[in-house]
Amino acid sequence: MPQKKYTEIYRSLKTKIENGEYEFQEMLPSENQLILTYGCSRNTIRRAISALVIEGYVQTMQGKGVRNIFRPALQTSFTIGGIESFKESALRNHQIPKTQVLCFTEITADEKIAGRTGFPVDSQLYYIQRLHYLDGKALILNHNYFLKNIAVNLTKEIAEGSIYEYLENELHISIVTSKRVMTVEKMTEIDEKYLHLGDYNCLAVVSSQTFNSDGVMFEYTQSRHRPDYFRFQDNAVRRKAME
Amino acid sequence: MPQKKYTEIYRSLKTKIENGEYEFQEMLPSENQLILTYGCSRNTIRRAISALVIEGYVQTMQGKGVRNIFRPALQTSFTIGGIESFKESALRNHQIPKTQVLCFTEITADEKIAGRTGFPVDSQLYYIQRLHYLDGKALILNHNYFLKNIAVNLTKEIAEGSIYEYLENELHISIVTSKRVMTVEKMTEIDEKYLHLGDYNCLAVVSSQTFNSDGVMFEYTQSRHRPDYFRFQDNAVRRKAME
DNA sequence: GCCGATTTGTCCGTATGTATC
DNA sequence: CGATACATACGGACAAATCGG
Repeated sequence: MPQKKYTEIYRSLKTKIENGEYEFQEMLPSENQLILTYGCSRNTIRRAISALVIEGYVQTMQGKGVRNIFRPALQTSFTIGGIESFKESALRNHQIPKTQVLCFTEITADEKIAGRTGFPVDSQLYYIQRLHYLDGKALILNHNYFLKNIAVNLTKEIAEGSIYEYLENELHISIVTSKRVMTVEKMTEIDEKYLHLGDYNCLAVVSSQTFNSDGVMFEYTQSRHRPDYFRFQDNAVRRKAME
Repeated sequence: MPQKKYTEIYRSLKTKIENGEYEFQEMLPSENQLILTYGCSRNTIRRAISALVIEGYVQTMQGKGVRNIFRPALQTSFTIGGIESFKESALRNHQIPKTQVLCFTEITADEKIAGRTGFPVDSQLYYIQRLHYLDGKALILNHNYFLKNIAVNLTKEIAEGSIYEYLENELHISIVTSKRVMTVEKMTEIDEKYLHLGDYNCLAVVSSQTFNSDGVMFEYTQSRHRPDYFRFQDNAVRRKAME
């Protein structure tokens, strides 16, 4: 199966930028030149470039051109706008991941849980507590809630590996959208027990709701991060046009 | 000057969704129907819809359609991927903003400052400390660094209002890209003095580098947020195609 | 299980507008 | 002013996924 054309071009330009084939602040070839280089239409080029804009690699300017603003030091740490499992992001950063399952139970959502997670009352759920290690350090404490009738036959053994791999490869569930909220919260007894917080008395919390391709929210997860290792990156673009 | 067509359609659909004209999980009209409704080409419709996808309002599925996944409770709080001044975001959330300038000086970047901010050594900078209030509560302590030769003639009076308004409307600097990093840090004496942190001993820190249309990084800002009022939202989309 | 209709996804070519040099 | 560059918009073609008969 052939790659999508705009993905190929996107990747080609991306690696060129990462390999320093364009200087910081240097202009990329114009759209018309890229059309000749890649043998495609202007729309396809523009689509590849706009993906690079979103990732903070380049900057476009009407009448001028497209400028490389990639800085290796900044870009390495974290993805934006993408969904990534713990295992995936660990491997990408060349770190050794380990996961310990603290608790694996089945519960029914009461009003309190429903209000916090967004599941309807009386939903049948798996509730899993997991501790994630990176290079031997306990960094993230995860509270996962999965809809039982979608994430069927989840087991403790699966949870010790990658739940996402199981959902995608075994159950063929495609994960489509995820809404995340980041906050800072005071530590609880459980946090203190498993994460070594040192002097800190609070931690970074990422709560997320995940939807499958049928539009059903099937996962709610709260990730509690050791603050000294938490780092989240984002590239913003000012859009006069949109607002 | 007329609005851009895809912006009009985007806004029209957005307000319809926010006003509940489509149920949660309901399908929007198909692209072909929207073409008739708005009298435009398919590309234009698709562009408006993809903006809604990015904001987590809808979900598209090949062969099926476009589904409304907007939840009022979640969406209200914060923007993603956009650049917004403190004043703008306060007004959007119907809150009364106030800004107090704690310190307004001119400095030259030594190695320490250069390393932290990303400016070259010996850059001539404005350094400004500002305290932002919302509804009378001190919530954010900002450390701003601006390149003097770009943000020319900045004054304490301007800093008490909106620096961004001055840059855009008076100096006609267009702000294009901004790279942000979120972390959690221990509080300092200054934080403790001006923000009422209660039991918390740390806060949410957003560091950002801002670029103008010439590709020059002219601003570095560190925003230190009171943790109990900090909330950052993000909508992620899993893209098999892109990676 | 197959076929056709519908719907979104990809790609192309062209024309016009607008900003920069 | 003209040439170049990106931005917007149109229309058409085909692919891929979904759904109903």
